[in-house]
Amino acid sequence: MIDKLEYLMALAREEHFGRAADACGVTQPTLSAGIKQLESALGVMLVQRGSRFIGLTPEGERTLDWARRIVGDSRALRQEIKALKHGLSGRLRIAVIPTALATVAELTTPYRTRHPNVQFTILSKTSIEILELLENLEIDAGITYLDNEPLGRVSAIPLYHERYQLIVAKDSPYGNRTKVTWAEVAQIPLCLLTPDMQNRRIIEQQLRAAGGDPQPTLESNVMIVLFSHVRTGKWASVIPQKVVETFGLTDEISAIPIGEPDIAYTVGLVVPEREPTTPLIAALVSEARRMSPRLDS
Amino acid sequence: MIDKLEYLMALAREEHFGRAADACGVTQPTLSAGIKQLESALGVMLVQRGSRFIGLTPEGERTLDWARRIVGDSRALRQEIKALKHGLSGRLRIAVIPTALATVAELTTPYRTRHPNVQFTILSKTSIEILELLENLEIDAGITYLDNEPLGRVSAIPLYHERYQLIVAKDSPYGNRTKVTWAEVAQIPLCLLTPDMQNRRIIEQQLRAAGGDPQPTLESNVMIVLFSHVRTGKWASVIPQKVVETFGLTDEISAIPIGEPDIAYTVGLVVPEREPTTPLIAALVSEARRMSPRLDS
DNA sequence: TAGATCAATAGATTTTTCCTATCAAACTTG
DNA sequence: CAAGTTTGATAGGAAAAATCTATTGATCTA
Repeated sequence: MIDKLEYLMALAREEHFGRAADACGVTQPTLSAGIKQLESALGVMLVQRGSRFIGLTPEGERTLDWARRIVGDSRALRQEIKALKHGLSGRLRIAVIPTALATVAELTTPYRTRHPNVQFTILSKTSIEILELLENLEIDAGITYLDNEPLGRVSAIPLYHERYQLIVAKDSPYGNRTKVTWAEVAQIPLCLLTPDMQNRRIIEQQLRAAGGDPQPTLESNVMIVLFSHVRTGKWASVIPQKVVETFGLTDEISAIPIGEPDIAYTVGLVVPEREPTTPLIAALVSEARRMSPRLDS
Repeated sequence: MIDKLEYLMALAREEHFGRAADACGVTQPTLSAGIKQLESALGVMLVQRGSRFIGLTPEGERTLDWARRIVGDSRALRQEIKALKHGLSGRLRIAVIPTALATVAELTTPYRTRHPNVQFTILSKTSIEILELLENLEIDAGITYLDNEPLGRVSAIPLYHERYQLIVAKDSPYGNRTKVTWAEVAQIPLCLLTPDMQNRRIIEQQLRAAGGDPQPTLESNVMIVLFSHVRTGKWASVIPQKVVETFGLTDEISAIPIGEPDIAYTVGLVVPEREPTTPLIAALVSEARRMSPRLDS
């Protein structure tokens, strides 16, 4: 029955019988039959029937909710038993917001020394996508903002506070300042992340609050693009301190803390709320707790 | 796979392949094969093999833990869908400590007016048994003491405080008192519950603390036996107020509150910790919450 | 030592699963 | 608007599995 529940999850995710079947490694008729079987076992329609996929029925949505739990638990069972036999091994899938990508290594590196047989998949995703992937059990953990937008049914462990710096050429108007205000930053044409990124929304919010009307000269969904531009000295950007530290600056570039107000959003690890959780995730959480006391940077 | 997990649960409960198979409605070879299949799916031995059942391996115990969750969730799924279709129906299995049996009606009666299609099974069990049955998903809820012995992984809703009364003949030495102390009660030969009952342990504890050495003249595992004896006027007992209220007293019998110390153990509803829970249990919990504000009696 | 108990195994049968091929309906597009 | 495409359902058959009865071998008990 559990595999039928996986069919339902795939169908809800792909919104297409054929693709869902592919994702599950079965043929379309097999998946159709599986769903039908689930429906007859529960005695209700789960999928709105039409010539093509329309959506799940309300009963289907509730079933989906339980399916995620049951499938998640059954995977956790398998993983825990495997860990008891062979020690921690397997693949940990983590999705991360772009501004936090540079910090993942602080988590994965000590993890790996403790558990050398664990492999990692790190994906760059928006905060919205991270929560969706987490819900669908497509990732094991996410790193995202904790206190800005609602998280849903997850456990969160704070990792650090994100602080913002203006990155400009030394010989530009603000190049020699030791501190700038958001109002001042609002006057500068900036390179920013795309609007689907929460970081962009945070920064725009600050700039607007300071009376600006952000019109970014360049936007991208990856930090490396922003950074490679500001590095030329011909562009400016607002970039989290952690990212600046990782990339490093040339002599011609200044990184100036932005104050008034001195904002700091918490970035943290989010994992599915499950008690107990899988061993891979449990180890990640305890790694995160080891890291989080250093909440200054 | 879920049915195989049920096999494991039955085996752990019955400690016998044949009986476990019976309980699952399959033959012994089927259950044996199911367990074996689970073992090969997980890649570990789950059962200590010998000429007869010895026990589960450590991996088997962990698997059993997950099995309870997964099976519980899958039953909850079925029940929730059924409730969406037909309204609340089915059977609610509740196990209750003897001293609380008289109060169950306060919970079931309003429940039934709200949900007439729900049927009830009420079992008299010890507090220990209640927790075991709850863990094994053999009952849906229990009513037991909340604050005396550890409960395990359950949610608890307090229902009322149990207060104790000395029941004696009006013409006996203490018959006309309005209050007695535990020290005084310790001097009287009593009818009490059997030692496997937590109520007996509670009362013995109080009597010992007051310097007594309880030697009950009569013991039973059901309250009705105690009560029918004290009702003759020839015996004495310590009985919770709720029970006395339910049975009612004759004119020749006194019910005297026991003070110094004025003890009151909390009795409450316990249900498996599951979020969300099944609709039948959710309705029971909200009924219990409605009842619990009246925590005086 | 004989009998009883218990779980594993063998063999047979039924049931289920899952594939390929095809169909019918509903969109898309030229 | 007609032809082609997409999409999910259906049919039929082969393979896999589940599960039963009967039996065995090992261990415990009297």
